Amino acid sequence: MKHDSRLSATLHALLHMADHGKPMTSDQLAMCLRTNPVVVRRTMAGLREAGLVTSERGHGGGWTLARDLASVSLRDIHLALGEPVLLPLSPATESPGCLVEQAVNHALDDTFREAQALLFERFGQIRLSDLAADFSRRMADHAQHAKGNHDAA
Amino acid sequence: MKHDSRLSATLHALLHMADHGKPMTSDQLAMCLRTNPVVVRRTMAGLREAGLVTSERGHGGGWTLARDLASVSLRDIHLALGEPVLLPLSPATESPGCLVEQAVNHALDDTFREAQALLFERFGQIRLSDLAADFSRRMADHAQHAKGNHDAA
DNA sequence: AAGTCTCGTAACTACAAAAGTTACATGAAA
DNA sequence: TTTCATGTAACTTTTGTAGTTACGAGACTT
Repeated sequence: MKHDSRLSATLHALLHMADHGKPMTSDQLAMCLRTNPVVVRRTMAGLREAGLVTSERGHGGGWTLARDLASVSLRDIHLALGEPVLLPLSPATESPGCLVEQAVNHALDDTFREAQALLFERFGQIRLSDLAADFSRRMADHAQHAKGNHDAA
Repeated sequence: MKHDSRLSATLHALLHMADHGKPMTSDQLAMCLRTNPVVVRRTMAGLREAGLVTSERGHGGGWTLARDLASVSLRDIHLALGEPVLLPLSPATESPGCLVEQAVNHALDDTFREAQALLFERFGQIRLSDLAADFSRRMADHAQHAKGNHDAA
Protein backbone atom coordinates (compact mmCIF):
# COMPACT_ATOMS: atom_id res chain seq x y z
CA MET A 1 0.00 0.00 0.00
CA LYS A 2 1.06 3.54 -0.61
CA HIS A 3 2.09 5.61 2.35
CA ASP A 4 0.04 8.19 4.17
CA SER A 5 1.99 11.16 5.49
CA ARG A 6 -0.92 13.28 6.70
CA LEU A 7 -0.32 12.76 10.40
CA SER A 8 3.35 13.56 10.09
CA ALA A 9 2.69 16.55 7.83
CA THR A 10 -0.01 17.91 10.13
CA LEU A 11 2.20 17.69 13.19
CA HIS A 12 4.95 19.46 11.31
CA ALA A 13 2.53 22.22 10.30
CA LEU A 14 1.03 22.67 13.77
CA LEU A 15 4.43 23.05 15.40
CA HIS A 16 5.46 25.66 12.88
CA MET A 17 2.18 27.45 13.52
CA ALA A 18 2.81 27.40 17.26
CA ASP A 19 6.21 28.99 16.74
CA HIS A 20 5.04 31.63 14.34
CA GLY A 21 3.01 33.88 16.61
CA LYS A 22 0.62 35.09 13.93
CA PRO A 23 -1.57 33.28 11.38
CA MET A 24 0.33 31.25 8.78
CA THR A 25 -0.97 31.14 5.25
CA SER A 26 -1.50 27.92 3.35
CA ASP A 27 1.31 29.02 1.05
CA GLN A 28 3.74 29.42 3.91
CA LEU A 29 2.81 26.06 5.35
CA ALA A 30 3.06 24.47 1.92
CA MET A 31 6.63 25.77 1.68
CA CYS A 32 7.53 24.22 5.08
CA LEU A 33 5.95 20.90 4.13
CA ARG A 34 7.19 20.99 0.54
CA THR A 35 3.73 20.44 -0.78
CA ASN A 36 0.84 22.35 -2.32
CA PRO A 37 -1.30 25.00 -0.56
CA VAL A 38 -4.48 23.20 -1.60
CA VAL A 39 -3.25 20.04 0.08
CA VAL A 40 -2.65 22.08 3.23
CA ARG A 41 -6.17 23.50 3.20
CA ARG A 42 -7.66 20.11 2.51
CA THR A 43 -5.81 18.51 5.40
CA MET A 44 -6.41 21.39 7.80
CA ALA A 45 -10.15 21.38 7.09
CA GLY A 46 -10.60 18.40 9.41
CA LEU A 47 -8.63 20.07 12.18
CA ARG A 48 -10.74 23.17 11.91
CA GLU A 49 -13.91 21.13 12.25
CA ALA A 50 -12.40 19.50 15.31
CA GLY A 51 -11.67 22.91 16.80
CA LEU A 52 -7.91 22.43 16.83
CA VAL A 53 -7.17 25.33 14.49
CA THR A 54 -8.99 28.36 13.14
CA SER A 55 -8.72 29.91 9.72
CA GLU A 56 -9.24 33.48 8.60
CA ARG A 57 -9.54 34.87 5.13
CA GLY A 58 -8.15 38.00 3.57
CA HIS A 59 -5.18 40.19 4.46
CA GLY A 60 -3.34 38.94 7.49
CA GLY A 61 -5.40 35.77 7.46
CA GLY A 62 -4.25 32.17 7.57
CA TRP A 63 -4.18 29.32 10.05
CA THR A 64 -3.88 29.66 13.81
CA LEU A 65 -3.58 27.02 16.50
CA ALA A 66 -6.74 27.22 18.57
CA ARG A 67 -5.59 25.27 21.61
CA ASP A 68 -2.71 24.98 23.98
CA LEU A 69 0.09 22.67 22.85
CA ALA A 70 -0.23 20.67 26.04
CA SER A 71 -3.92 19.99 25.52
CA VAL A 72 -3.62 18.29 22.14
CA SER A 73 -2.48 14.70 21.74
CA LEU A 74 -1.55 12.87 18.56
CA ARG A 75 -4.73 10.89 19.12
CA ASP A 76 -6.77 14.09 18.81
CA ILE A 77 -5.07 14.86 15.53
CA HIS A 78 -5.48 11.35 14.19
CA LEU A 79 -9.18 11.59 14.97
CA ALA A 80 -9.46 15.03 13.38
CA LEU A 81 -7.89 13.64 10.22
CA GLY A 82 -10.73 11.15 9.99
CA GLU A 83 -8.90 8.18 11.51
CA PRO A 84 -6.85 7.08 8.51
CA VAL A 85 -6.23 3.34 8.27
CA LEU A 86 -3.52 2.33 10.75
CA LEU A 87 -3.35 -1.37 9.87
CA PRO A 88 -4.10 -2.21 6.26
CA LEU A 89 -3.88 -5.99 6.69
CA SER A 90 -7.53 -6.90 7.00
CA PRO A 91 -9.49 -10.09 6.56
CA ALA A 92 -10.86 -10.96 3.13
CA THR A 93 -14.34 -11.49 4.57
CA GLU A 94 -15.72 -9.69 7.59
CA SER A 95 -18.14 -12.35 8.82
CA PRO A 96 -17.31 -15.55 6.98
CA GLY A 97 -19.41 -18.65 7.04
CA CYS A 98 -16.36 -20.85 6.55
CA LEU A 99 -15.12 -22.07 9.93
CA VAL A 100 -11.52 -22.10 8.70
CA GLU A 101 -11.82 -18.46 7.82
CA GLN A 102 -13.42 -17.73 11.17
CA ALA A 103 -10.43 -19.23 12.95
CA VAL A 104 -8.06 -17.19 10.80
CA ASN A 105 -9.97 -13.96 11.37
CA HIS A 106 -10.12 -14.55 15.09
CA ALA A 107 -6.37 -14.89 15.41
CA LEU A 108 -5.65 -11.88 13.21
CA ASP A 109 -8.33 -9.72 14.75
CA ASP A 110 -6.92 -10.31 18.20
CA THR A 111 -3.44 -9.36 17.09
CA PHE A 112 -4.50 -6.27 15.21
CA ARG A 113 -6.77 -5.14 17.99
CA GLU A 114 -3.83 -5.35 20.34
CA ALA A 115 -1.55 -3.41 18.01
CA GLN A 116 -4.18 -0.78 17.42
CA ALA A 117 -4.75 -0.40 21.15
CA LEU A 118 -1.02 0.12 21.59
CA LEU A 119 -0.94 2.78 18.91
CA PHE A 120 -3.97 4.57 20.32
CA GLU A 121 -2.46 4.54 23.79
CA ARG A 122 0.85 5.96 22.57
CA PHE A 123 -0.91 8.54 20.46
CA GLY A 124 -2.93 9.55 23.47
CA GLN A 125 0.20 9.95 25.59
CA ILE A 126 2.12 12.13 23.18
CA ARG A 127 1.13 15.79 23.18
CA LEU A 128 2.15 18.59 20.89
CA SER A 129 4.00 20.15 23.81
CA ASP A 130 6.20 17.05 23.98
CA LEU A 131 7.15 17.43 20.36
CA ALA A 132 7.76 21.14 20.85
CA ALA A 133 10.04 20.37 23.79
CA ASP A 134 11.96 17.84 21.73
CA PHE A 135 12.28 20.42 18.99
CA SER A 136 13.70 22.94 21.47
CA ARG A 137 16.26 20.41 22.64
CA ARG A 138 17.28 19.82 19.03
CA MET A 139 17.58 23.55 18.48
CA ALA A 140 19.82 23.92 21.52
CA ASP A 141 21.98 21.00 20.40
CA HIS A 142 22.18 22.42 16.94
CA ALA A 143 23.27 25.82 18.20
CA GLN A 144 25.81 24.18 20.50
CA HIS A 145 27.36 22.17 17.68
CA ALA A 146 27.43 25.20 15.39
CA LYS A 147 29.22 27.13 18.12
CA GLY A 148 31.65 24.30 18.68
CA ASN A 149 32.46 24.05 15.01
CA HIS A 150 32.90 27.76 14.81
CA ASP A 151 35.33 27.85 17.74
CA ALA A 152 37.32 24.97 16.31
CA ALA A 153 37.66 26.72 12.96
CA MET B 1 -5.91 -0.40 -2.51
CA LYS B 2 -7.11 0.24 0.97
CA HIS B 3 -6.87 -3.28 2.37
CA ASP B 4 -4.46 -6.09 1.85
CA SER B 5 -6.00 -9.49 2.47
CA ARG B 6 -3.10 -11.64 1.30
CA LEU B 7 -2.07 -12.81 4.74
CA SER B 8 -5.61 -13.71 5.69
CA ALA B 9 -6.27 -15.37 2.33
CA THR B 10 -3.04 -17.33 2.47
CA LEU B 11 -3.76 -18.67 5.95
CA HIS B 12 -7.20 -19.67 4.82
CA ALA B 13 -5.74 -21.50 1.84
CA LEU B 14 -3.02 -23.26 3.81
CA LEU B 15 -5.46 -24.62 6.38
CA HIS B 16 -7.72 -25.96 3.67
CA MET B 17 -4.68 -27.56 2.04
CA ALA B 18 -3.69 -29.16 5.32
CA ASP B 19 -7.14 -30.66 5.64
CA HIS B 20 -7.39 -31.87 2.10
CA GLY B 21 -4.89 -34.71 2.09
CA LYS B 22 -3.97 -34.43 -1.57
CA PRO B 23 -2.85 -31.53 -3.77
CA MET B 24 -5.41 -28.76 -4.16
CA THR B 25 -5.68 -27.00 -7.49
CA SER B 26 -5.64 -23.21 -7.84
CA ASP B 27 -9.24 -23.46 -8.97
CA GLN B 28 -10.31 -25.28 -5.84
CA LEU B 29 -8.49 -22.80 -3.63
CA ALA B 30 -9.94 -19.90 -5.60
CA MET B 31 -13.42 -21.29 -4.84
CA CYS B 32 -12.64 -21.44 -1.11
CA LEU B 33 -11.23 -17.92 -1.11
CA ARG B 34 -13.83 -16.55 -3.50
CA THR B 35 -11.21 -15.19 -5.79
CA ASN B 36 -9.44 -15.95 -9.04
CA PRO B 37 -7.09 -18.92 -9.66
CA VAL B 38 -4.42 -16.62 -11.06
CA VAL B 39 -4.49 -14.60 -7.87
CA VAL B 40 -3.97 -17.84 -5.96
CA ARG B 41 -0.95 -18.83 -8.07
CA ARG B 42 0.50 -15.36 -7.78
CA THR B 43 0.18 -15.33 -4.02
CA MET B 44 1.38 -18.90 -3.58
CA ALA B 45 4.48 -18.26 -5.69
CA GLY B 46 6.20 -16.56 -2.76
CA LEU B 47 5.35 -19.41 -0.41
CA ARG B 48 6.82 -21.91 -2.85
CA GLU B 49 10.05 -19.93 -3.03
CA ALA B 50 10.12 -19.92 0.77
CA GLY B 51 9.69 -23.70 0.81
CA LEU B 52 6.36 -23.59 2.60
CA VAL B 53 4.40 -25.26 -0.20
CA THR B 54 5.12 -27.23 -3.34
CA SER B 55 3.29 -27.17 -6.63
CA GLU B 56 2.89 -29.84 -9.29
CA ARG B 57 1.58 -29.55 -12.80
CA GLY B 58 -0.67 -31.78 -14.81
CA HIS B 59 -3.21 -34.40 -13.79
CA GLY B 60 -3.49 -34.75 -10.04
CA GLY B 61 -1.31 -31.70 -9.58
CA GLY B 62 -1.89 -28.66 -7.43
CA TRP B 63 -0.60 -27.19 -4.21
CA THR B 64 0.66 -29.14 -1.22
CA LEU B 65 1.79 -27.96 2.19
CA ALA B 66 5.50 -28.75 2.45
CA ARG B 67 5.94 -28.42 6.19
CA ASP B 68 4.36 -29.41 9.43
CA LEU B 69 1.61 -27.11 10.69
CA ALA B 70 3.44 -26.64 13.96
CA SER B 71 6.63 -25.50 12.27
CA VAL B 72 5.15 -22.54 10.40
CA SER B 73 4.35 -19.23 12.11
CA LEU B 74 2.40 -16.31 10.75
CA ARG B 75 5.71 -14.47 10.68
CA ASP B 76 7.08 -17.05 8.22
CA ILE B 77 4.12 -16.48 5.98
CA HIS B 78 4.30 -12.72 6.21
CA LEU B 79 7.95 -12.95 5.20
CA ALA B 80 7.17 -15.33 2.35
CA LEU B 81 4.59 -12.85 1.06
CA GLY B 82 7.34 -10.25 0.74
CA GLU B 83 6.64 -8.41 3.98
CA PRO B 84 3.66 -6.30 2.91
CA VAL B 85 3.41 -2.90 4.59
CA LEU B 86 2.07 -3.30 8.12
CA LEU B 87 1.88 0.37 9.06
CA PRO B 88 1.16 2.75 6.20
CA LEU B 89 1.50 5.96 8.23
CA SER B 90 5.00 7.07 7.38
CA PRO B 91 6.88 10.35 7.61
CA ALA B 92 6.74 12.76 4.68
CA THR B 93 10.54 12.99 4.59
CA GLU B 94 12.89 10.24 5.69
CA SER B 95 15.84 12.36 6.80
CA PRO B 96 14.60 15.93 7.05
CA GLY B 97 16.81 18.95 7.57
CA CYS B 98 14.03 20.78 9.39
CA LEU B 99 14.42 20.29 13.14
CA VAL B 100 10.67 20.44 13.67
CA GLU B 101 10.23 17.58 11.25
CA GLN B 102 13.02 15.66 12.97
CA ALA B 103 11.21 15.93 16.27
CA VAL B 104 7.98 14.75 14.66
CA ASN B 105 9.66 11.83 12.92
CA HIS B 106 11.40 10.78 16.10
CA ALA B 107 8.17 10.52 18.06
CA LEU B 108 6.33 8.70 15.30
CA ASP B 109 9.22 6.37 14.48
CA ASP B 110 9.45 5.26 18.08
CA THR B 111 5.74 4.53 18.23
CA PHE B 112 5.61 2.67 14.96
CA ARG B 113 8.72 0.68 15.74
CA GLU B 114 7.08 -0.43 18.94
CA ALA B 115 3.86 -1.41 17.21
CA GLN B 116 5.72 -3.26 14.51
CA ALA B 117 7.76 -5.14 17.07
CA LEU B 118 4.55 -6.17 18.79
CA LEU B 119 3.06 -7.43 15.54
CA PHE B 120 6.20 -9.35 14.63
CA GLU B 121 6.30 -10.95 18.05
CA ARG B 122 2.65 -12.01 17.88
CA PHE B 123 3.07 -13.27 14.34
CA GLY B 124 6.05 -15.29 15.50
CA GLN B 125 4.05 -16.83 18.33
CA ILE B 126 1.08 -17.94 16.29
CA ARG B 127 1.56 -21.15 14.32
CA LEU B 128 -0.62 -22.77 11.71
CA SER B 129 -1.25 -25.58 14.17
CA ASP B 130 -2.82 -23.07 16.55
CA LEU B 131 -5.24 -21.96 13.88
CA ALA B 132 -5.99 -25.56 12.95
CA ALA B 133 -6.74 -26.34 16.59
CA ASP B 134 -9.05 -23.35 16.83
CA PHE B 135 -10.77 -24.50 13.68
CA SER B 136 -11.28 -27.97 15.18
CA ARG B 137 -12.85 -26.41 18.26
CA ARG B 138 -15.20 -24.43 16.07
CA MET B 139 -16.11 -27.58 14.15
CA ALA B 140 -16.91 -29.42 17.37
CA ASP B 141 -19.00 -26.49 18.64
CA HIS B 142 -20.78 -26.30 15.35
CA ALA B 143 -21.62 -30.00 15.36
CA GLN B 144 -22.78 -29.71 18.97
CA HIS B 145 -25.10 -26.83 18.21
CA ALA B 146 -26.46 -28.57 15.14
CA LYS B 147 -27.14 -31.64 17.27
CA GLY B 148 -28.76 -29.52 19.97
CA ASN B 149 -31.01 -27.80 17.47
CA HIS B 150 -31.90 -31.13 15.95
CA ASP B 151 -32.80 -32.63 19.32
CA ALA B 152 -34.87 -29.60 20.23
CA ALA B 153 -36.81 -29.77 16.97
C1' DA C 1 -15.29 51.22 -4.56
C1' DA C 2 -11.37 48.80 -6.40
C1' DG C 3 -7.78 45.86 -5.68
C1' DT C 4 -5.39 42.37 -3.31
C1' DC C 5 -4.97 38.70 -0.22
C1' DT C 6 -6.40 34.21 1.52
C1' DC C 7 -9.38 30.59 2.45
C1' DG C 8 -13.06 27.13 0.40
C1' DT C 9 -13.95 23.82 -2.94
C1' DA C 10 -14.72 21.42 -7.14
C1' DA C 11 -12.67 18.93 -10.77
C1' DC C 12 -9.15 16.88 -12.82
C1' DT C 13 -4.62 14.35 -13.19
C1' DA C 14 -0.78 11.47 -11.43
C1' DC C 15 0.68 7.65 -9.00
C1' DA C 16 0.83 3.38 -6.46
C1' DA C 17 -0.58 -1.13 -4.88
C1' DA C 18 -3.97 -5.03 -4.68
C1' DA C 19 -6.94 -7.61 -7.18
C1' DG C 20 -9.40 -9.38 -11.21
C1' DT C 21 -9.12 -11.06 -15.98
C1' DT C 22 -7.55 -12.90 -20.38
C1' DA C 23 -4.35 -15.37 -22.95
C1' DC C 24 -1.03 -18.53 -23.80
C1' DA C 25 3.18 -21.33 -22.94
C1' DT C 26 5.04 -25.33 -20.27
C1' DG C 27 5.02 -29.62 -18.42
C1' DA C 28 2.82 -33.98 -16.50
C1' DA C 29 -0.46 -37.57 -16.36
C1' DA C 30 -4.20 -40.39 -18.49
C1' DT D 1 -2.42 -37.00 -28.10
C1' DT D 2 -5.55 -35.10 -25.27
C1' DT D 3 -6.47 -33.10 -20.94
C1' DC D 4 -5.23 -31.04 -16.81
C1' DA D 5 -2.80 -27.76 -14.07
C1' DT D 6 0.80 -24.61 -13.11
C1' DG D 7 3.73 -20.35 -14.74
C1' DT D 8 3.57 -15.88 -16.38
C1' DA D 9 2.87 -11.78 -18.97
C1' DA D 10 -0.16 -8.12 -19.94
C1' DC D 11 -3.97 -5.56 -19.27
C1' DT D 12 -7.95 -3.63 -16.61
C1' DT D 13 -10.33 -2.34 -12.39
C1' DT D 14 -10.48 -0.35 -7.96
C1' DT D 15 -9.28 2.65 -4.22
C1' DG D 16 -6.83 6.07 -1.83
C1' DT D 17 -3.14 9.82 -1.38
C1' DA D 18 -1.28 13.64 -3.44
C1' DG D 19 -0.61 17.38 -6.84
C1' DT D 20 -2.65 20.93 -9.84
C1' DT D 21 -5.72 24.28 -11.94
C1' DA D 22 -9.48 27.20 -11.63
C1' DC D 23 -12.61 30.01 -9.57
C1' DG D 24 -15.76 31.71 -5.94
C1' DA D 25 -16.34 34.12 -1.40
C1' DG D 26 -14.93 36.90 2.21
C1' DA D 27 -11.81 40.41 4.46
C1' DC D 28 -8.52 43.86 4.69
C1' DT D 29 -6.02 47.95 2.35
C1' DT D 30 -5.85 51.99 -0.12
